[in-house]
Amino acid sequence: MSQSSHASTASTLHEVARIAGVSPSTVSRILNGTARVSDDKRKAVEAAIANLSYKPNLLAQGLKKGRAMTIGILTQDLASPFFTEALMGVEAALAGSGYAPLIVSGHWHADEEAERVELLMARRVDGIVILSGSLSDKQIGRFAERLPIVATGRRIDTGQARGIALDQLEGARLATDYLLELGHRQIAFIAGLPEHDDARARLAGYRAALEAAGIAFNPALVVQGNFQESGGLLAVNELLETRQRFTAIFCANDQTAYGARLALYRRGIRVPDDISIIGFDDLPNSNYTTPPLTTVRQPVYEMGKQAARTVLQLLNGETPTLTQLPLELIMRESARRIL
Amino acid sequence: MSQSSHASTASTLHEVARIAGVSPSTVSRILNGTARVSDDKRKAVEAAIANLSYKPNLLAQGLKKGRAMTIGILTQDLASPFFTEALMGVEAALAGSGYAPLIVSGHWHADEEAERVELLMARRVDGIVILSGSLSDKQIGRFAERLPIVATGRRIDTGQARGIALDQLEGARLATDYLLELGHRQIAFIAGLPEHDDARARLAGYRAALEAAGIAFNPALVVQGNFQESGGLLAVNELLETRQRFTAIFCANDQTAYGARLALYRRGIRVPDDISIIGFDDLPNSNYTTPPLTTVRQPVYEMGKQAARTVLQLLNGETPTLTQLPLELIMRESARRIL
DNA sequence: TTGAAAGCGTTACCAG
DNA sequence: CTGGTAACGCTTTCAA
Repeated sequence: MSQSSHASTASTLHEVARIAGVSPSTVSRILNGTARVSDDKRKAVEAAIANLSYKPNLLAQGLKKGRAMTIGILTQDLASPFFTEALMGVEAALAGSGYAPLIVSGHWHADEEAERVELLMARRVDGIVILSGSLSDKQIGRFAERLPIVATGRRIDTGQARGIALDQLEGARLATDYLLELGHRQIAFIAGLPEHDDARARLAGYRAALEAAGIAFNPALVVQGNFQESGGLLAVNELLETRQRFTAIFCANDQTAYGARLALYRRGIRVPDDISIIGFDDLPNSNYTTPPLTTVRQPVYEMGKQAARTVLQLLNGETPTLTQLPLELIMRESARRIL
Repeated sequence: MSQSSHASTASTLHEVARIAGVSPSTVSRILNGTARVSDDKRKAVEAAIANLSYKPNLLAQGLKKGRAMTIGILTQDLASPFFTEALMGVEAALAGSGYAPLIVSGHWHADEEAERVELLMARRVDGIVILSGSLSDKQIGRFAERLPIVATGRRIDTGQARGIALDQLEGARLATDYLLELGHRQIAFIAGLPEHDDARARLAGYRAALEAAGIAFNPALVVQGNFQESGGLLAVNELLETRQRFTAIFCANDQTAYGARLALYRRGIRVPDDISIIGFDDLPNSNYTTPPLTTVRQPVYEMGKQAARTVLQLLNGETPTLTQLPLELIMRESARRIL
């Protein structure tokens, strides 16, 4: 196209060999520790490597070995703290393994997700971690015919595919039970997007807890959110306008809770004095809201870590050991006993 | 090592050629649109590609072409909303360019950062975006001898290296001036980590604004934070314990402001009625704190976008057009006129 | 212990 | 318009 003042080209294994006065094979052997080499040659090679500051071309290596030493990560939303935390876990699990993460995002759109996975495979990643998303189990299964895949938020266990699911229903029950224990009887629920399995499971947990406590489910207390702050804000406004009576709000996730809390603040309704709020996720921020948010902690970091570790195990032909990660109620200050 | 039930191996260009009854060269030409091919052969090849669901091996392609179609991104902290937003900008700029981002993180540690950059180069990325960090301009310059690099938070413009810096001092002045306008005279400042250029520039901006307004700088009103919520919390406690009088707090970043706000909440001090708070960054969350946080918006998304776009331009041998991105005061509800 | 040579999956040059 | 061939940088037999 146009000529750019181009980079000083990187040194190759051949040059190292030439300078050290040995064959390329020998250099390769030293690099990979794949056979014994006499001390003098080793010295010469190491010197050459140092002063050329030679670094093997990972592309060539990957092509030759058939392994690119890369794990593909399909995330949905780089901006969401939830995914971000999972990513950190993945990063931690991969650290020191020799595998580098290749992160792409699918934006919750099945077509885009599939395309991204194809891209990862075209780059010959060795395994893939899928963080939630809208791909069907069937599609994932098909991809897993080619390489190991671990997907979160799913229960699969076929061939080279594994799923790591957290018990959302149980988490929602935990939250609702706690509110019940505190004496609340009219508990509103701001739901997540119904197309998300997680959202439906949380709603189910809320209902289950209510029923177990012998409280009739009141549909007017359930209002649709969108897993975002904006949805929480709107939902509370709606709740207030329809003049429902309630003393607590259970939000389908923390972001929703932030929005709900702001809506209450706008009307001068105090938390937790007038109304209790409880969230779901335990985002890092929830420790610093006013008041700090009582919520259900999802071990997202650990989940990411386990997912990546599992891919690594699959890659080594080991049998992965998947342990169920528990959700946990984090009691802070946004919910309190009803007087 | 151990034998795993291995993946069905991917199809190659040769197989496509064989099935379509043409030579590999022809397939390659069709794939790359690099020469005219007769319609019947094209049809045959396309059919073969479709039913093998063939995808070119990007490793081989990269090796051959010398371009891996990858842009390396060095970030510092995957969990920080600040970096996350920049990443989104990068992602947006890269979308549709054919280049994929390869994200690694350096955790604010120069050695680790350098190592990561080496890793990126070993993978033969075509260009690199460095989001802040502790690398010296000199080091970056050296790296840039090999490939185009755009770094944020720096002013460099040598060879293949470019810097994109936001005017931190100006931003801090904006915030301080605003507080001054609102009638505040005793303005505390919670500083960032002194080893960050940005932190020092913001402190300088604060002092400059004070001086311009003829207000003596009071060192007792400046307390050290750490750019995290915890630092803000501690800093406010310290301020309160030393019994300094102040009516407003300017925090070196939004996270600090969140912590500061919580410290105030804990003591029953109202914001903004008793004390005004102003932050720096405008993180997504700042729209949903109680009260919503008045802050200085850094166009981080745009910065990431511009950084990636610039790398692309450098790669094409175009002359990048860098425009200075302005900081902007976002007036929300955490600061108000003093009575 | 060492080197030569073949090949990983592509692309690009050169004939035809 | 098309096919053969060499080469990208590396690893891995196979001989020596």
